[in-house]
Amino acid sequence: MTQHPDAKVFIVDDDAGVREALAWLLRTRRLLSEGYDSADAFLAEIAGWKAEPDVPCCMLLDVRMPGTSGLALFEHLLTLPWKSVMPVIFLSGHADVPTAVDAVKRGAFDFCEKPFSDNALVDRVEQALGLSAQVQAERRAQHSVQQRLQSLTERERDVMDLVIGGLPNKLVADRLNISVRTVEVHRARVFDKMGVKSAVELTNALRQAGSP
Amino acid sequence: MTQHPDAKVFIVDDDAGVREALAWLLRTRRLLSEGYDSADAFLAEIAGWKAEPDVPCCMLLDVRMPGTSGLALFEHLLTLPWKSVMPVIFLSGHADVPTAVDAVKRGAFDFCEKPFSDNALVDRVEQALGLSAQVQAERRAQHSVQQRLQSLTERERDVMDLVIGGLPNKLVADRLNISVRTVEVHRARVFDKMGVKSAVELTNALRQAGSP
DNA sequence: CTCGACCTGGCCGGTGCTGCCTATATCATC
DNA sequence: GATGATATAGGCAGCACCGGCCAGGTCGAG
Repeated sequence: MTQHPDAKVFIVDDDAGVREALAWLLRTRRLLSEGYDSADAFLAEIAGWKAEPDVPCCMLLDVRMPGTSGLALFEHLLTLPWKSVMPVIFLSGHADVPTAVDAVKRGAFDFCEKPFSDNALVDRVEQALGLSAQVQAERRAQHSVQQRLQSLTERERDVMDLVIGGLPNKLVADRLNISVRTVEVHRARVFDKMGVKSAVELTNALRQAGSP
Repeated sequence: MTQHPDAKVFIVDDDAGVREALAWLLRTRRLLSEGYDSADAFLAEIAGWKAEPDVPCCMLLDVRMPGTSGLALFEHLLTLPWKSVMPVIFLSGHADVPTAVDAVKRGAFDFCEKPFSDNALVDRVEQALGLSAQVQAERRAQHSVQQRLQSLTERERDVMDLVIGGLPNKLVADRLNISVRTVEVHRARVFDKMGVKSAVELTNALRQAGSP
């Protein structure tokens, strides 16, 4: 049984038999799936999405398909901001080494050759879903910090950038050619908006939100 | 011309002809190389090293060799603390997709099939050397911070841990059941030994040294 | 034109941090 | 037993920081 009850697996393959076999296989592990007969069909689907997926998900993607190839679809996914939320497992009947190596180097989660072991494949799917869940958790944590950051005014951000560099208010004031008192005002607003009480807490909050 | 004049490429291949051809190719780009006719020969070489490499380096590694295979050597390298200083480019005449995919997923820099384009290979070598140089720079930066950390006494570390958590001296004192004055003493020593002037600088120094 | 958002900055009292002095106690080492 | 490292802690002067109070300025939206 999976640890991700609401997870979803997207199957993109032009062969209906393959899609059904994979869907059946995933159902035996209580995994939801959705089939698409082409890369474009999947692209049409995500075009309708208003936000990035909020449940763990991954993709089983055939390399060779009529029309847009699996590799091309993968390339397109890489341009999306939530690319790492959707790990891609390539499926291929007769791939060459350079293609597979290139896909993995670009971040594909795995590259499986047909015929593959059912158990091994579903294990990989569940690992991919685990990674997806982890990435989503990180993105959610980053989201609140990101929103707080966007609520800062331009000047407040200027001050914050220098403060998290470790400069005392005096030097921040010199650097921005304003008075210490004004720096203190901005600094206090930044702490307030970011929900912290000290410069150290601020740097910690920014660090764990992926700014480095 | 490479940007890494002292870089070194380690060639591990049982075929003397291949080693010479690669060495010649690298010389045309002014790259130093060293050949080994087996994985064990290379292992014997690094067994004599007193420290990790201090110049950018990478490895061109044949997958199939008599005795210890290239893959096994790669596995062994992964156990070394400086593994990422030595990017590995696999060379293979007739590899299967799973082998190549697995190698890349485990962190191999590339996996090239023979016959390969000379230019493409040397380009990859130079990219690998660039990565190696970058990793070495990071490790050197971490090294000084690590040494400074080790110069701290136990108590100083206790105080530091709480200070970088953003606690004011008062609360640190409460947490450790000592007086504020003593916390201030330890705190000052920590700043001095770590070469910083404020808690923010300290957290920044620790962050960029890979402690997260 | 008024209103709100934003940037600016002076004053003042309170709190926190720093540096420099001093001192005691422990513990290991020579 | 002397020496040095370490942890403990008080006093004091000085600087840094905080927050509340005030007030002036610009600029765009209504």
